[in-house]
Amino acid sequence: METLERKQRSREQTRSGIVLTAKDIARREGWQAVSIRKIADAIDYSAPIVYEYFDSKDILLDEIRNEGFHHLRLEYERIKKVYRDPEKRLFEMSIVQWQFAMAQPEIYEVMYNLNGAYCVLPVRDSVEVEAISTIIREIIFTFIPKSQESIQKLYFEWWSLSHGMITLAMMLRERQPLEQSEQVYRDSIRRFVRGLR
Amino acid sequence: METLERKQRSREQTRSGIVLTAKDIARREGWQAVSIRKIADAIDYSAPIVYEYFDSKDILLDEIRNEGFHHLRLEYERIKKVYRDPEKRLFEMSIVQWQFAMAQPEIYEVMYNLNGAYCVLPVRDSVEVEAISTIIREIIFTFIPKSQESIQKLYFEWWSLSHGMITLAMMLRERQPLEQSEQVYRDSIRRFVRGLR
DNA sequence: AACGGCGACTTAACACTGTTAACTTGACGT
DNA sequence: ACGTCAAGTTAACAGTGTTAAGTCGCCGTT
Repeated sequence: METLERKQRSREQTRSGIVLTAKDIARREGWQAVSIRKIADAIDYSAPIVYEYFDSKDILLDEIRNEGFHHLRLEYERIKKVYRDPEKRLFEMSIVQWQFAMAQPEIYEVMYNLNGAYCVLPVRDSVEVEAISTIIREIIFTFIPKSQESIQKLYFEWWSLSHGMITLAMMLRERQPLEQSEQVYRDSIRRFVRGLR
Repeated sequence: METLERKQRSREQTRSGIVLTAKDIARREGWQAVSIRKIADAIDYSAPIVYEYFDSKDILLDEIRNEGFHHLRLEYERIKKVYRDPEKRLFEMSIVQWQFAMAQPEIYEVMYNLNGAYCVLPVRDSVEVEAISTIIREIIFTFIPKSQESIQKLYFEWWSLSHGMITLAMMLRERQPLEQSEQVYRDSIRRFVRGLR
């Protein structure tokens, strides 16, 4: 049975090798350059092997995307433990979102189907997105206990503000330095959070 | 020389036929389904003919994108003539942007490289985008004559808010009705505009 | 009237893409 | 030594962007 375990482990390794390679190509050449054959070459296999781990390219992209949302969710939960003040919590979570997008733009791109990354599977029915949604809405609720509908609106506002600034900052980064965009981001988020009470 | 004029006109017609067909396929099947051969088939030509009008698919997409920005710019200039109050102007321009994105989502997608639309050519060095930027910044300036840098920041804020809400509203439209998103959009824009004075 | 050239257009090709069926190859148990 | 089975490969299909080469008919010249 050792052999089986060894086989299992190697399966896990090649699987994560596929994911790692996909992200690596995306980071260096953009998502449009990510192809099954290129991934297979990089992990020293032929293309059909990739299909033994992911039924389609779409499912591979979906996994990477969910990995991204999962990472974000863990960060949010960490912040929730560290800080008690809801204002501080929401602010720190916003900052984490910015930092994540700047540190791993290719992941952020696949999460939102940006710049050549295209995943047909809808984002909406993902447990990770749902979990993130719940965390943020709970925080908003803790310091404005309004109706569910109002909370949803405020969540939508927060998400839009953050996502809009992140995508435009990336798009305009040649013309407007990222540090300046980040400053505006921090100010805007702070103002939004203040406005909640 | 009539023949030449006639040829010219027919050239213009096939050219716009290409653009029209590309947008039509994008609207119905998404940008990922737009291919040169499919366009050529639709206008009853073979694929290489398309290359006599557009040197590459990228340049075709760039033209459609600029067409979108141009349309938006004309709308902004129209609004500028109709209203004198800067608050009203900025609000109406925001509404136009929303309506444009909802009426022609495929154009909005190619303008921002969204959902499978991917154009390598950078958006930034487009005269249309520059013109729009100038219009909005001028309006912001007319009722807060601050430094160029502050104006740029406020412009970035406005653009982010609008773009973020539009993209997320489209993304979440199955889960959150567009009418509700539009209401939040209007409220947020109104609040932003009010906050300017 | 025959010929040359030219412009409009098509076919064929190249190197890719995602995806699947069919095949090879080598190790293991009987 | 033989059959089985899993791991992995090759080959193929239909499609992509893009370009070179070829066809075909018209028009002016000799």
